[in-house]
Amino acid sequence: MGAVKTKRMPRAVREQQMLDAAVRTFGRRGYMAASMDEIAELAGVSKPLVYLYLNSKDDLFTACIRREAHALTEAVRSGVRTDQPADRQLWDGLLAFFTHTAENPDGWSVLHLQARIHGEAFAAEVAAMREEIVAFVTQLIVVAAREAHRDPDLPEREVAGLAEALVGAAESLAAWANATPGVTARQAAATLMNFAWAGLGELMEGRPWAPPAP
Amino acid sequence: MGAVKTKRMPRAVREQQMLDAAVRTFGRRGYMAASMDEIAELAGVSKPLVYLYLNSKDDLFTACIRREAHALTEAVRSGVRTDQPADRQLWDGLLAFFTHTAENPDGWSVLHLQARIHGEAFAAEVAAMREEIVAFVTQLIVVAAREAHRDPDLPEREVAGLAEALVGAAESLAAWANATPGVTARQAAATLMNFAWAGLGELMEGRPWAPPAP
Amino acid sequence: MGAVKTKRMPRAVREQQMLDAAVRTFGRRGYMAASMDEIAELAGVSKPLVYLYLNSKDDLFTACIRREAHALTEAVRSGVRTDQPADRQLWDGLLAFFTHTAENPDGWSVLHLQARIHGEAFAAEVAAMREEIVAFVTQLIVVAAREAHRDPDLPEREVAGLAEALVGAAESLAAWANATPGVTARQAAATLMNFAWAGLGELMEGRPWAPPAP
Amino acid sequence: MGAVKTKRMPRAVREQQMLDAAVRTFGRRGYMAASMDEIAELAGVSKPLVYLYLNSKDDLFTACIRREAHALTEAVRSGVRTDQPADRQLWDGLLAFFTHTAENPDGWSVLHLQARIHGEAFAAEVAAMREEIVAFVTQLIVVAAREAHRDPDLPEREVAGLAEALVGAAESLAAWANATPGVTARQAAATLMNFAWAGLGELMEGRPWAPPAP
DNA sequence: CATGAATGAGTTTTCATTCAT
DNA sequence: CATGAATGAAAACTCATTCAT
Repeated sequence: MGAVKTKRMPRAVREQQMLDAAVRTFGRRGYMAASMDEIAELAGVSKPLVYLYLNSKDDLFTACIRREAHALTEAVRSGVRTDQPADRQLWDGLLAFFTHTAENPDGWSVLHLQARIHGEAFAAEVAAMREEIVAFVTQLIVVAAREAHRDPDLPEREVAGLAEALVGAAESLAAWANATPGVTARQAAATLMNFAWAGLGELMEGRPWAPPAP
Repeated sequence: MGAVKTKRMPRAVREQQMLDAAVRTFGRRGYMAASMDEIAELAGVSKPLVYLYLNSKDDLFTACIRREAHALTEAVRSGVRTDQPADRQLWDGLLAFFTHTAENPDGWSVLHLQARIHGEAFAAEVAAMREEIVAFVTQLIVVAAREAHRDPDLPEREVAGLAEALVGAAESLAAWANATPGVTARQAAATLMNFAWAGLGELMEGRPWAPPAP
Repeated sequence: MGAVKTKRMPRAVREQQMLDAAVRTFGRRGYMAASMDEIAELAGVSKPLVYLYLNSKDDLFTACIRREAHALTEAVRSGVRTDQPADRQLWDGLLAFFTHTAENPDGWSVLHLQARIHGEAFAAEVAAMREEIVAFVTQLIVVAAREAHRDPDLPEREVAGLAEALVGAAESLAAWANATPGVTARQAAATLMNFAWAGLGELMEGRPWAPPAP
Repeated sequence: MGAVKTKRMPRAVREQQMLDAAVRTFGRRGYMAASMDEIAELAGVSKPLVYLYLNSKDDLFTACIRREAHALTEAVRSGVRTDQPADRQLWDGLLAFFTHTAENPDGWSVLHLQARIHGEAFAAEVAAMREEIVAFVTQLIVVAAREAHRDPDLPEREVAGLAEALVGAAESLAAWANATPGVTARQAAATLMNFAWAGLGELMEGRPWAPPAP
């Protein structure tokens, strides 16, 4: 006689189900093409409940970005041990990064593709996370320079550019690895490590490539 | 004093105006959020005329992608002289690339961000252009290895990964340079050149960075 | 005294209201000239609700055709008793037909005029109903021939043509009766019955077919 | 050096070309679905010229109706000789009618299907033609009654109904004959003549009306 | 006369969002 | 809490119609 339908679940659990559904939908369809109807159905709840808990499509998207950004930084952070030498830290961080993005392609799509193209507000959320990672890499570069017994005389903007390039390369490689069958997180990390570390190494030793006169 | 509404223009001119408006709108709002109304208004024409000339939102977007992709590859191509050594070619190409993307941020947004996430058809248009560039870079790496008197014995996937990382880093740096006031195309190119060339140089000399045992 | 906006009705009721409005609008304006706006307003609901329940203009039109076709065949079917002689069956059928079309002029317009000229799919829906009626009439003609102790040696195409003419005459008379004030369903049925059963020739000779007492 | 393009044709000729194109387009697509673009292109002229000569879509449609109605009545009129007996006149008229509608299916579609469902004004144009034909048939019935030495004591409305039924049957049979391969105008006329003149009753008794030798 | 250029007004359709129960 | 009922606002797209040349 009793319908088996509604398992009364605590709010926190329901919210996670909704976010799971939202991340998946936003990641695959894109922000605009994702409909609240689809998200609610995928989450197994009614639409008004989504609004009750998450308030609006914007807020829901923001919540997705925050959760996924937190999960990604947490994955990288917990993959790195700060008592290690700089190259080992970079390697561990890259490995954790590529592993996490490979395991959460929808979340990565939300962060890398969707969030950046739908208004300043969303982009800012991601930018915050990105800056955290760039700061981490920047510091690694400085430490590496010190470890190489070099004066940290690299100009600040130069270091920032290098970190930016490294993170950008990582992001592109993550997309490439996700899309290319047979490329593992480990291989992607090794490729980038080769590219980056050896290049930086040259720099550290004082032989930067010199651009020709304009 | 200035004519507010310039009327009765030849079709070719109007089409370019429409494409200008469309690139700007698509680049800033994204494909889905861009409305044909807004594009038409920005172009200074009525919606029906946009449809008469460009046929549909899809076709309009495709036309934007084609025009911008052509302009970008043309800019890079005409900036490079193939009778130069590999490092010079890469430098010239990067400079042309960063210069063009800095001068056409909306076009770059269309190619880099928007076109990739709205259906296979659009992504394919961009992928064709990107592959052209990746192939160019890949070949440069091989030539550089030869110029360095090294056997071109780098495994193919390794080279592909390196080229991908380089192009990805360039793409990210372009966005960074566009978003960071005071960073010139020349500086972005120099940063990446340092990063890439020195790193590859190390590789060429046979001392790649070795990942630790898992 | 009358509620102007009756709200929150169960779906089944609302759907019938929408179909009522749609039949009326399609019947009077035609399929293409009928706008979903007008239908929604006439039904007293918003357009999105019409789409939520009926899906599209096509589907809405199909639903109208089905409902009206079903209602008409049901009216004729329940007006005829198959244990009666052929002439009585024809009379009863015609009476039911003219009565129903007189009471539902818009539905009749949808079936007779609109549905036939807007694509194979719609026409097929009506053709199915029409063929059912033509088959019924065809069979009546054959039975009548047998009852008159005649060999049923009329060639098949001849009978098909006769049935077609009879049904066509009925359809036209229905429109005529609807458009001519003072013509009752009974009169229309009697006219056609005379025409069909006795023939003009018989009429001339003074032996018209006489309808049974009501 | 001179373009062969524009043959200066007299206005009357151009107008007929436009009407030809319009009848064909209206007949096949329907009034609303027919676009002025398509008509102009089919006529081989520019759209503004259509407006210059025919003024508007409404007026163009009205002109089509008038031309086709005139052609049809003229065909019937010239097929009948009023010095013949009534049955011969009816036969000749039916034959002319079925022949003309078979040879001008688009025109017949305009009159029979399209004009009736797009507003009172158009329907009235057709109604005028139809009444002319109904009047002709009505008179034939009266004459036939007289020829049969019967008092013309049929009530007026009865006669009107009979004529209406006869015309309606003819219209339906025309559509049926157009849609059924292998049915000739002559066969359609014979079927209706049998039906109308002899009646089903007569048929049953074995004395069908016989068409005169061609 | 003839036409390429141009548009106002409307069409179907979708979606985020809100109540009443 | 949970949900079926309901909508305002806007999107893509079309078409009859008009000028300037």
